[in-house]
Amino acid sequence: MSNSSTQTNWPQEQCFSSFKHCLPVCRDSVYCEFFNAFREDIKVKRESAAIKNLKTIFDATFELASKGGFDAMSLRDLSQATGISMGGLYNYIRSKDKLAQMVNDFLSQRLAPLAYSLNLENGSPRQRLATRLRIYIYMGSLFRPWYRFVYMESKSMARQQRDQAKLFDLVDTAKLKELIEEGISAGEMQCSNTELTASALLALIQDWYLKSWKYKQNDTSTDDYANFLVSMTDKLLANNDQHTGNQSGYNAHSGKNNQ
Amino acid sequence: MSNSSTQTNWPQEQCFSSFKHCLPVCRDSVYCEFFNAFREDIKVKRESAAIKNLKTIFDATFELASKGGFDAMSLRDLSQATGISMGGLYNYIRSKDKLAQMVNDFLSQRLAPLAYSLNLENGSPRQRLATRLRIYIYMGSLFRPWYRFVYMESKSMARQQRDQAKLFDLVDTAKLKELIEEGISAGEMQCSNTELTASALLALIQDWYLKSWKYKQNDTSTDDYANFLVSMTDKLLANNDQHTGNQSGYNAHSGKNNQ
DNA sequence: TAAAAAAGAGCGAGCGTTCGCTATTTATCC
DNA sequence: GGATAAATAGCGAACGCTCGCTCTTTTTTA
Repeated sequence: MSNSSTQTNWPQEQCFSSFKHCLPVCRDSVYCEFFNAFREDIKVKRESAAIKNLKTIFDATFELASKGGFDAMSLRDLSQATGISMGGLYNYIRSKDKLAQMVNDFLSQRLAPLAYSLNLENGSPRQRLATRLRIYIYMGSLFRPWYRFVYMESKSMARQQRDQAKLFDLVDTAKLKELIEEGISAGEMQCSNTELTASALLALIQDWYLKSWKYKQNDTSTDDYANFLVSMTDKLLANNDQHTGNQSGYNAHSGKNNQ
Repeated sequence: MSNSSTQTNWPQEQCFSSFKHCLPVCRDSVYCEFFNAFREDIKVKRESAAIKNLKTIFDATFELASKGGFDAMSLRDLSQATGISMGGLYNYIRSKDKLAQMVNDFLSQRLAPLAYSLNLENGSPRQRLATRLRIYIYMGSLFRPWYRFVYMESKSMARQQRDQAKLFDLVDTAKLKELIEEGISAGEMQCSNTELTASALLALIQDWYLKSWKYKQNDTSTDDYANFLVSMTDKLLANNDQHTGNQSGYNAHSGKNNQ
C-alpha cells in the first residue's frame, strides 16, 4: 500500500515486486474473480460467505492433492479438512470432476491471459524474451498451486481438457520459439535448434512450480530464479560474433523481497 | 546381433547405439531380471510363463497409468487389458500398492545403478559431464515408462518411497553440481550458480521422459536430444576467457538409428 | 495324475452423490 | 422496529456402485 505511486512501472523495472503491483488480481482477490467466473455453477449466492468458503475449499484441495494426487483425495477428506459438510461442499461444486475442471478453466481462461497482457510490446527481441520468461516465473510464484494442479492432474480430466493442456504446452513453446527466431533475424541471438531450445526453456519454467520444495530448500527466491533463467538464456543464445557492451539489455533488480 | 565385435566401445563412442550394446540388460531381457529380483514375492515359479506374464502386466500398467494415473487404474482394468483374471494377477503381485513399489524399487535398485557403472572414469570434467548427461538420456529412452511412472506416481506411494524419490533428485543434482565445480576448478568451465545450473540440467533430463509425446511429435530422436543437451551445456558452461580449439571435447556421433 | 496356475464369483469397505431436514440470514409487514 | 415470513446455506445419514482383495473351483502343465 505504501509507495504505490512509484510502483506501477512494470515492465521497465523487471522484478517480482513491480510485476505484482501491475497485475490486476492478487492472491487475496483471486477468489472474488473465481466466484464471478462460476456464478451459475455455484449454488450459494451470498458473496461474502461464498468467497470465504471457496478459498477454504480450493486451498484445501491444492493441499490434499499435492500429496497423493487429486484421485486419492476423497470428498470426505476434503470435508474434514475444510470443516464443511458433504452437502455443504456440493453447494459449491457440481461434482468432484467439475471441481478439477473449474481449476483448469479458471487458470487457462482467466488467470493466465491476465499476465500476457503485461508483455513488453516494444523493445529488442532479447528484452521481450526476458520479459516473457519473467512473466511465466512470476505467475508461477503467485499461483503455484493452480499451475501445479493443472500440470499434474490434467491427465485425469476429461479428454478435452487433456488435449487442451498439451495444446497450451505447444502454444507456449511456439511463442518462445518465435521470440528466439526474431532475435536471430535481428542478429541479436544465435541458436542451432530453436524448437528444442524453446522446449527447454518451457521445461525450466515448469520446474519452478513443480519442484517448489527443492527451491524452497536451497533458499532460491522468485527473483533469484527469474534472474538465473534470464541470464542463462542470454548466455545460451548469445551471438558470439556480435560485440556489444551490454549483453543483458534489461533492467534487472536484485529483488530481495519475494515469495 | 550383427557387427557385435566392433560395437562395445562406449563411452568413447557417444551415441545411443553403442550405449545400448554396453548395457548388460536390454528392453527384452529386463523382465527376466525383474523376475529374479522379486522371486519371493511372485507366487508363480515356472520361469517362462512368469516372465511372459510379468511383461504383459507391467507393460499394461504403464500404458494404463500413463492416461489417468495409477490410482485411476483399477485392477479390473488391468485384468481386462492383460487378459489375466483377478486371481491370476494376484499370483504376480502382493497388492496394488506393492505393484507400484516393485516398479520403484526395481528402477532405483537395479536398473539405474547398472547405468552408473558405465560412467567415464577418466577424462576431462567436460567429457565426464557429457557422458553422464548422455547416460541419463539414454536410460530414459530405454526405460521411459519406468522413469515416468516413478516420477509421476511416487507421490501416491508410501512415505518412505516419496522421500526416496526426492532424495534421488537431490543426489542427482549434487552429482551434476560436483562435475560442474570440477570443471570450474580445472578452468574448463564458468558458472555463476552451480546449484541452479545443476537443477536445470536435471529438469531437462526429466523432461525427456515426461514429455515424450512432444518429442515424438517433432521427430526428435534420442541422439538428437542428447546431442542438443550436451552442446547446450557446453555453451552454457563455456569459459569465455579460455581459447581452446575444440570446444566440445567429446566424440558425438550423428546417430540416425534410434528409439 | 498330482502339482501348479488361472479363473471369476463374492466380500466388506469406501467412494461420489443425493436428499430431507435444520439453522441462519434477509425481506416484508404493521 | 420488532415480529413474521421467505429464502438461502449447511448438514449428515443413506444410496448405489466400484474398489482392492480372497477363496474355492476349474484348467493346464509336466
